[in-house]
Amino acid sequence: MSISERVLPVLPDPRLDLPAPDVAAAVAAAALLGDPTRAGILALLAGGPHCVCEMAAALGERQNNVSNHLARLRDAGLVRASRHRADARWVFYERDEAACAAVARSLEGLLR
Amino acid sequence: MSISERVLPVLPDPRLDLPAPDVAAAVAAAALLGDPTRAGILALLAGGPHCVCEMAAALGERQNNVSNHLARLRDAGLVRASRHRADARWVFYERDEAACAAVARSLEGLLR
DNA sequence: CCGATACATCAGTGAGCGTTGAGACACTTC
DNA sequence: GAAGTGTCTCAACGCTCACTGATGTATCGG
Repeated sequence: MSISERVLPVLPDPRLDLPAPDVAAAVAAAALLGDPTRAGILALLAGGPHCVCEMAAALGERQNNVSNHLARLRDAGLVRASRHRADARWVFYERDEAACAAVARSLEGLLR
Repeated sequence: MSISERVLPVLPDPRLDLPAPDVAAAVAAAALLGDPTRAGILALLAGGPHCVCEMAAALGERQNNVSNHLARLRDAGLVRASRHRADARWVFYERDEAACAAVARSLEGLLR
């Protein structure tokens, strides 16, 4: 349960000049996923496109709230919106798989 | 730029009975990584064990603040602590690679 | 044109969380 | 023992952010 002595100095000599790692991108990505509603949206969209009212019903959230979070995900480029051809009142969302993969790589870079 | 019509119904028929996806674990993990200090700690520990004062200096944060975030990471099982043998005042932290891998898989499950 | 529907936007509010400061704890050295 | 060092804990403050309610936009049906 203790850290191997091979990687620790015999006497402590703290290095106070370590460079600060750049984690801004990963933190922004994690903050996006750190909300239940946004994570639920992405999970739902993994199964294909959905309109706003479907996601709101599935998540038990109000439409305007879901719409707010969709705007956040849109600004981050994780989802795309397009109106239905037959009835353009309905806005369907789908994931941008390339952007999601980039986010996954960014987060994996923190934990790898 | 529009969603393929093949996956959309000709007429909108919203499914209001979709099950809510279970994202609790992934959300908790993402919330942990969504803080710059905690993410910086994990990034620093990717290079091997470090004591608290080293990480505080590298991140430009105070020791008690870093200690607070380390407690969060400890409670989540992502890091382990052990005291230095020669001088037990120094507490060195290292990552629990198995737990980090589990978190990575959990997050990847959201984006895959 | 008018009402209804689906969604978007925005100011205001409240709760959660990160930071701070003070103090306590553990350990070493003299 | 006392003083010094590294770390930990915790109440209190402050600020960010998610939720709410109201309103606005776009579209369809009659």
